[in-house]
Amino acid sequence: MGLIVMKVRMKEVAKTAGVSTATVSYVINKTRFVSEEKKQKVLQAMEQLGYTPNSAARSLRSKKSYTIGLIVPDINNFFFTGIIEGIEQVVQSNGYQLILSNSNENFANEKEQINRFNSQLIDGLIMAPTADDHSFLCGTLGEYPVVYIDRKPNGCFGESVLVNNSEVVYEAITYLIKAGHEKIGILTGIKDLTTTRERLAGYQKAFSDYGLQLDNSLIKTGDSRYKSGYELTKEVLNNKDITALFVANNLMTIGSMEFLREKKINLPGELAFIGFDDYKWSSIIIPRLSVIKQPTAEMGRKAAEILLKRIKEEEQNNYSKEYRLTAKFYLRDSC
Amino acid sequence: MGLIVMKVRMKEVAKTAGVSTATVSYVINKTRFVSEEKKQKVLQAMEQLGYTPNSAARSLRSKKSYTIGLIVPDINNFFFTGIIEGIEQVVQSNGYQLILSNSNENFANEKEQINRFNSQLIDGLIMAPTADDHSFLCGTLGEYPVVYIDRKPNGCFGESVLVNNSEVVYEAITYLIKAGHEKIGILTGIKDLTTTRERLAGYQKAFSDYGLQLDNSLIKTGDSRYKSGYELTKEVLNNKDITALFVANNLMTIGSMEFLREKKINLPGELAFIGFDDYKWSSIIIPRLSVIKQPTAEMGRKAAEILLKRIKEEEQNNYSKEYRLTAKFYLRDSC
DNA sequence: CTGAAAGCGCTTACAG
DNA sequence: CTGAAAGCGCTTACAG
Repeated sequence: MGLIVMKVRMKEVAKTAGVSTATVSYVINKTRFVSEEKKQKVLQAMEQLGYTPNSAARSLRSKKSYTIGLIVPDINNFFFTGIIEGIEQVVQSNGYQLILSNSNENFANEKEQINRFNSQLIDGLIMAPTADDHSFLCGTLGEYPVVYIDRKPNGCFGESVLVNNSEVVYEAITYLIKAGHEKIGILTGIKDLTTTRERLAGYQKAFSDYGLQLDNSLIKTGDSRYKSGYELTKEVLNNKDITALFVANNLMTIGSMEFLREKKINLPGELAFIGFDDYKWSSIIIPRLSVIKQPTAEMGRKAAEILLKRIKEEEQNNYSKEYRLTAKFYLRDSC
Repeated sequence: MGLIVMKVRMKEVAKTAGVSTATVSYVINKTRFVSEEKKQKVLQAMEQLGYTPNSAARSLRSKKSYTIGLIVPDINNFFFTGIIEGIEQVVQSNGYQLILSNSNENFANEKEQINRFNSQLIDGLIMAPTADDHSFLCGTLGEYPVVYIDRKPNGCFGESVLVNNSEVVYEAITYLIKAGHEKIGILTGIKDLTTTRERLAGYQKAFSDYGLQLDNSLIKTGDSRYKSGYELTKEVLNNKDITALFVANNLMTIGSMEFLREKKINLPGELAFIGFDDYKWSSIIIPRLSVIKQPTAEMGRKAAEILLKRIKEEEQNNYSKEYRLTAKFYLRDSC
């Protein structure tokens, strides 16, 4: 206390152990054979002096930071925290650090953060890109590998970990159609996201496959936030005599439910309802919500594994590849 | 594409601009006066060459990483993501990066992460410590400032951003008592957390102030997870004829509600209920939940501001100070 | 007002 | 099997 302790350097460790700094480094990194005797001396000296390597020096010299960047559009969205949990697990157990950034679904924030990352700060990047044009990334790419998660960027290649959006929505809508519904409203998230396009495609395909007429006025596009779920539900219910509603985004699902609750609309009696993404609360509301559930932690793990593999192999980041994990339709009591 | 682009270094920028690297550095960091003419030349050269500084080199030399560490016990808990959002805002707008780590409420994980941080990786740390003995930190402290959030560590000093736990719980319990309840169950989180102790103290003080007999069998200690909320609710309801229940932790609130829903227990008719922490879903369940709401984003912002101030002032981290923000009791329909 | 140069603490080719 | 030493790319005291 009060005493300012000088940080111990590798030089001191080497001196105490009676070896060169090279040997200390090789012991720490296990990058060259070191005799058992010297190894023990080094380990003991490190222990005794309380040595911790300086990561800035290591990064500068080795050109590796053992840090990966992550950009998500909304840290308060439980879908993304599920993903983060999965990423964290893999990153941690491989000795990497995770730098988190929240783009807030804003392209300018996202670009700014990428610029900050472009300074040998990270060895690789995982991101869920905003809906804007990302072709600018193609140029920057190659500095470090990038893996996209949840959504693909518009205008650029790379590996991505996605979900079978179109198929699972097709399944849910088909369920509604088979239950006799023909007027089925759909509330989507942000217009230009690949997730939005794919989920909408699943909806449209179900209509077409079952010979039903598509009514574009039953398709409402929101901004992926709570409030637009509320507003669009009001809109679609006021103007249309739909018998079923599908909400293709999680926060909008909550907003939508808020409106339905306020108006005391009985589910599934007056309206069959299917939401998106699952959290523990979806089983404590009445009725228990039928939802499409994505394997969030698994998505995160997969993305992190791919990225670390890329980093280790030092492959060129010049091809596209999609990994599609399986989202599932959970039939509960709201439809 | 295919072409591997050599990273541009400060040396090239200096050469292009016709100045020394020192001048380039001073322009970038605004740490010394540079004539307008040279400044423009430098900025233009940087732009032209697409220069981004190497952060490892900068960190090594300046002994600042412009990075702060954050350790939370559960990334999937919306209370902590609210905090993270606040921290993120402040950190971003001050040009710092945020390294996130999930301790998973596990002391060993936490210690391991702190060790990784102890390598000149971070300039400061914000953490919500686990319930274990943290006196080991006192020794390490001084390397970088630490701000605790939500909870105080057991056995060590420092600044902390907390909430008026005891007072706000006192207010909620008092409300129940005034409404005529005398048998009020309480479900708490992990035993040795300061939050648990303080919330329990508020409960006990209300009983004592209103001359009610404390029944320790109505106090159940959980592990802050969903499942223990479910189990303890079952336990307390099976053995006791309580008329009101207070759950002092957010995930346990959901677990508790799950049990109540299963048993079709009518709120507030058969049981008055108050939960902890608020999220959008608490207003879509029936009845709308009465809860204690913490100012999560504000807590995060406050902690980040304190930490950055500390980092800039290079003060010694050798005093304790508590900031208590105000949590509020939201009376809705469940009690 | 600006530059030459030392040096932060590592890793790693080179040499033996 | 191991060491001496160069050098990663910056920042910053020193000097003028």
